[in-house]
Amino acid sequence: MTTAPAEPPRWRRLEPDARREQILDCAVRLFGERPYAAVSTADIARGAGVARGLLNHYFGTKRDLYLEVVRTLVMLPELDDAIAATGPLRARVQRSVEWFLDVVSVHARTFVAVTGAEGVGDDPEIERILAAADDAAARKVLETVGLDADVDEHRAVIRAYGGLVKAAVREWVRGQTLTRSQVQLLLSQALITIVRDVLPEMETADD
Amino acid sequence: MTTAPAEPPRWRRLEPDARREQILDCAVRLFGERPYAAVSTADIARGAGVARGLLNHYFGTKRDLYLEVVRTLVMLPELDDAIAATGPLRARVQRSVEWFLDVVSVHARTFVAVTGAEGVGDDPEIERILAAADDAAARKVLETVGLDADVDEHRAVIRAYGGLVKAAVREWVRGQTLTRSQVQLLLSQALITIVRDVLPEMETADD
DNA sequence: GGCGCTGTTGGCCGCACGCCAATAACGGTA
DNA sequence: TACCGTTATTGGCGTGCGGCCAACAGCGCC
Repeated sequence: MTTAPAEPPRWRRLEPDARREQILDCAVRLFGERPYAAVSTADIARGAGVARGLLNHYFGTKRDLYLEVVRTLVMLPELDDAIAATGPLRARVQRSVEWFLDVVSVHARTFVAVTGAEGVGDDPEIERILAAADDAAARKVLETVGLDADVDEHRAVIRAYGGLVKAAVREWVRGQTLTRSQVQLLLSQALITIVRDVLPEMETADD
Repeated sequence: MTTAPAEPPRWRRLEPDARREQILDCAVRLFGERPYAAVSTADIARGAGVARGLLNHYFGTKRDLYLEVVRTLVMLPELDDAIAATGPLRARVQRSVEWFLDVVSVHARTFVAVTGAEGVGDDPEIERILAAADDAAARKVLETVGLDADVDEHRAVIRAYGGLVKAAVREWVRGQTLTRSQVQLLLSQALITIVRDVLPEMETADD
């Protein structure tokens, strides 16, 4: 008997990890360009070329997938050791700010999207993720300027400084209202002031 | 003929403005305590004691109502004239920071909710509203410290400073990781540095 | 070449939202 | 006081999205 013309399989079977990452990549792209509500799970599934139900299988709910995306996006590369704490304060600060702006300028759009405020309604889960990322960044900054990263109040101040960093980068990347070197100036001066004039006074300012 | 026992009306008819505000109040409350997606129009309608369809009648879509809420929340009371630009820089700065923290501490939770980052996905509409509010705040700050509020780059720097302010307030209100006086110290020092060391150098740092 | 494991599909179900015609509260008028 | 027009308000319908699950099929193994 003649064998029927071999039809190629309608879809390929992938390793769970591979499929998972494929979906995640597509989700990162879409959530990066549109707000949460404007991205449907159908969009993501279509973009990844899979059935909608598969998203639930791998990530649970749409929100869970979203959280995974945020986790992925807030990762910053390791601080280069060349920036290590050597030389006078001003030089160290300027080098690390410069390094940071280099890093950011690569993922500029994505970075701005992640740190952007969507508005009212603080989601505790998202909050936690961003807070963790901010805290990690704060530790790096404190190490760079040669301070103990285990003092809670110091990290809190530097996390607040992170708010300045994000807002300044937004002005630079988004609106072109500040140039890179103006941002550099602002962030350096602010950090120097914090290290020299604010952190030493922390215990004095009641507790 | 005997009149039937007068039944009280099943609902009262209100002036459009009154009804509108009533719904808006309820929406502000709910959006303040839960993220956007976790608040259904049914919740808001039930909270306000009206039919769900009335929300659409007054505000259009759920998103439109949400935008109205954001607009409402980002309004800051007028800067008290008593803070006007008198006395040395340090004193003016400290007074205005103090005034600001007083104002914020009243609506603390709401303020934090509004300025909170929901995460990925920048909504251009929301972005615009928050940007406008930030810019207005920047103008007030510049006036308080006695500078021209019409210099674009200066306002951009102060808007970035606003990022520091919000983050610092979050540390104070949310996590109790900083005390009010520590926040006061941080914000005052930072603003003084900006006014003294950053703004004058803005044109120098290329353009 | 059959057989089982499991990655993948497709469709069902419930829910939330936008829309619209019908309804009823309230002020004015005779 | 009884009626009437205006319009604020309701209630239900249609649509689209997201979670779930049972059946299906790609792929490795005996």
